[in-house]
Amino acid sequence: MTEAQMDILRKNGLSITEGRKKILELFLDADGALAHADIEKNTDAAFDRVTVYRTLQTFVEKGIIHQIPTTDNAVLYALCKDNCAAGHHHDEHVHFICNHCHKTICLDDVTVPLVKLTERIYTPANCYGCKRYLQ
Amino acid sequence: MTEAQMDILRKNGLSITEGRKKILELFLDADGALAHADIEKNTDAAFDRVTVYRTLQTFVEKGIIHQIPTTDNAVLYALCKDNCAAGHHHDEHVHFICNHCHKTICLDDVTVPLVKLTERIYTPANCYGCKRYLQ
DNA sequence: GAAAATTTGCAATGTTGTTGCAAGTTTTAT
DNA sequence: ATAAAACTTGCAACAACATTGCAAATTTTC
Repeated sequence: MTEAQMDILRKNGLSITEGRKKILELFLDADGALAHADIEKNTDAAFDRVTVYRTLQTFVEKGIIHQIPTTDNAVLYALCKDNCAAGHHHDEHVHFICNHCHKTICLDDVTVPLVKLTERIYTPANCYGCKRYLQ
Repeated sequence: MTEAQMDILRKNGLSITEGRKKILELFLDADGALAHADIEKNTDAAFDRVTVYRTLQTFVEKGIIHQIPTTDNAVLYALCKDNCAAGHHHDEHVHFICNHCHKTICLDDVTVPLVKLTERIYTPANCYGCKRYLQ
């Protein structure tokens, strides 16, 4: 792991530990998104399952990686392309999932079109039933 | 439940049972998407948890409902707008999630833009590593 | 209305994710 | 360089969610 890569951890105020270095490296080397299980497989059980969960959680909070929901009950994780500010992800892109191998790839340039308001949606943020909560 | 609604089950080659009628009715009445937990709540535990799982699975297979992934590891389900052929969903639309109440609504008219081929994607169906599996 | 086919419920089991706390590691400050 | 403070990890226990096999019950077919 290079100094530049460790800086990703430093800049986010994270201690540099073996686990975080290894897991960040996996993401930097990965072509697609990774599941918790992929990470366990690729670390030869060097780290506790709980540590992997907590590391992923921390990386998400810091904006280093983002979550990708799937229909098969296994959230995937992938590097944020730009440096997402802590707690302020801006990764409104689309994900491609291969029909054959199910590899999941961020299509950072493909974003979701703007949404037209309907009687069910009040703004791009709240549904009609909730409009009273808007300021 | 009307005859027309029961026809949805008949047309899909499903036996008409109390559980299926009740769960289908819930979807027909629902404004947004439903989670497994929502269904259990709204049936007063009249059906076994396993039955609910199996009914949802059957409905997905038959194209009556489709799955909506979420980042909090709780797959949601919603009615397919058009009659999706069994095993051939055509629900490539976007889902709106309310910031406040988290109600999830299908935006059937908002679809994802076409994907440009890149060195990682071979067709809209397979990734580059898998192109050898294409016919 | 009886036989065949399908569906359900129960019990057991598997998988995935979370929490508290003591021990270990990293960072900070001297 | 080193000790104290801050943070991270692993373990064990637990909780939530999901799946499977099989016998009993229901639905459909004839």
